[in-house]
Amino acid sequence: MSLPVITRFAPSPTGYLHIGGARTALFNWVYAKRHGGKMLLRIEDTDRERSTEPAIAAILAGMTWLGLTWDGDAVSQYSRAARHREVAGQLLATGHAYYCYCSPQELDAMRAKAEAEKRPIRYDGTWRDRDPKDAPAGVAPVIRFKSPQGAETVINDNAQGRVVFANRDLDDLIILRSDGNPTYNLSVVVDDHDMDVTHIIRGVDHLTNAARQTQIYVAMGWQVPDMTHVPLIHGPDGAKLSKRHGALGVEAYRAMGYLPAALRNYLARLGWSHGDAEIFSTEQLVEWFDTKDIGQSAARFDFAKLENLNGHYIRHMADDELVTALLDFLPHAEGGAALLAMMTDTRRAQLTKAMGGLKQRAKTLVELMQGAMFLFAVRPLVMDEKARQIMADGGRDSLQAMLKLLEDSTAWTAAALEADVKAFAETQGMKLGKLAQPLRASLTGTSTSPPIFDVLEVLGRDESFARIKDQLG
RNA sequence: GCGCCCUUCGUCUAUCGGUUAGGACGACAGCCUUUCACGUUGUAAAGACGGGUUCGACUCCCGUAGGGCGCACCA
Repeated sequence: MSLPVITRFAPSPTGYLHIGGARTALFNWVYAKRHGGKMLLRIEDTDRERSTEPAIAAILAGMTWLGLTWDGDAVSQYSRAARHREVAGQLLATGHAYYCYCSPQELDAMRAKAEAEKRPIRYDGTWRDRDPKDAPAGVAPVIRFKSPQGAETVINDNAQGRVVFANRDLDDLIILRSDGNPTYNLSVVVDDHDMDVTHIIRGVDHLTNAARQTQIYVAMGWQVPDMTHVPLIHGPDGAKLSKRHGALGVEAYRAMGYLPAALRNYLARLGWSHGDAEIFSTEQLVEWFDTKDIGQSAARFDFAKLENLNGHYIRHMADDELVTALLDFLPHAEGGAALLAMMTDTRRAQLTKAMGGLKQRAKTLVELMQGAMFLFAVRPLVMDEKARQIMADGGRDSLQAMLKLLEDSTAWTAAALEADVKAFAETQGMKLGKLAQPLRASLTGTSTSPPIFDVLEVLGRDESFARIKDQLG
């Protein structure tokens, strides 16, 4: 009976897709999926000064990486300017708008005066009821919306509840600039209406706009869409997202080694909840999502939790899938290109084999990459400090003896090697860990690397031993 | 300054008048263990403040404080 659900994500291409925008896109996407509807994508590029092509590309790429697909082609809002002008004309014709001949300078003065007198900063309605015949010559007018006076404008918001604005607090906003281009609030209403958008999900920073837009819908006799205003995401320090953390584009999260699925899961839990559910698939999210379960207070972005979640997703991914994910990640990682250049079928096989041990100790793809460095290590290796220490302490013989044992061993599995070496360590009166650790560190050069036996088995013992021998001289 | 919104462990949150206020991350401690991890067990940790309403408030109302958003010929 009800209309098919149509949501939209409408970013302005003045920068990358930041984390708040990504969550808004996620919610719109999930909501559409939940109701078997569509999510449209509209690029709000009416600000010709600040909109850029690279920004559009970054937004599309970010959404694609996150797996948030949109229906149909992305719509350029600017391309619809003629229709916006048409509607402005209708508003003019029906008495819901009027020409205003105030110059920008006059408006600045008006604002400054209001501020000085500590009055609300609003347009004073100078031209609201003035006869256009009084218009000063040579001034290109703007068109202002005639905001209804008296009474109030009510927003029934799924997340924010019933929000009431006194109409006197909403002044006559400009809907068409003096150069004939439409402004945001007009364009949004016209586009959402024309695109048959049924549900608007966006940040609370648009709440006041929602009131102004509602007035335009009413003036045009159009149905006001269902609205949900999502609380904002703050940086770890509680203030707004700064450049150092939250304000990063999603591509930065990609470069930090986060998985799209983990980021989706994390983002969903910021401002939305489903009982005690913490870790859930996107399918479950789609099944559970309801705008009524969105909270009202802003959330801080917590990298520690994202990292934990990401580690969980890495650990639970199949080895071959993880290898694919890692390979896809490499081009976006610092130093990743070099590794990619060294990739061979042999190394790929080794990588897959090592994945079981590697993924247990990696929280991000960056750490996974670092853990796999031993596969790319080139001689001469740098001797680990602990190994040096053990040798200095007189443990040199033990290390060499262990090496001999490994060479002589007929055991070919990590478990068998382990058993042999364990027995050996006891005869030496040394703790196995004390021997194994420096060997591993010398081989891998990292602290997040897998156990020595995994390393030996993956590399093939001959090669490993040769490397270790180089080190022990 | 004006308008709107928000306020439960350090962080994300559950609770929809009656709970020992629950979970997760993080922290700390124990166990597991050849290292690092993983896993596992446990501990500490919260209703901003002040008034109401009510037999009973985290939950409803008012105020205070703090925070956020908006107030462009930006979106």
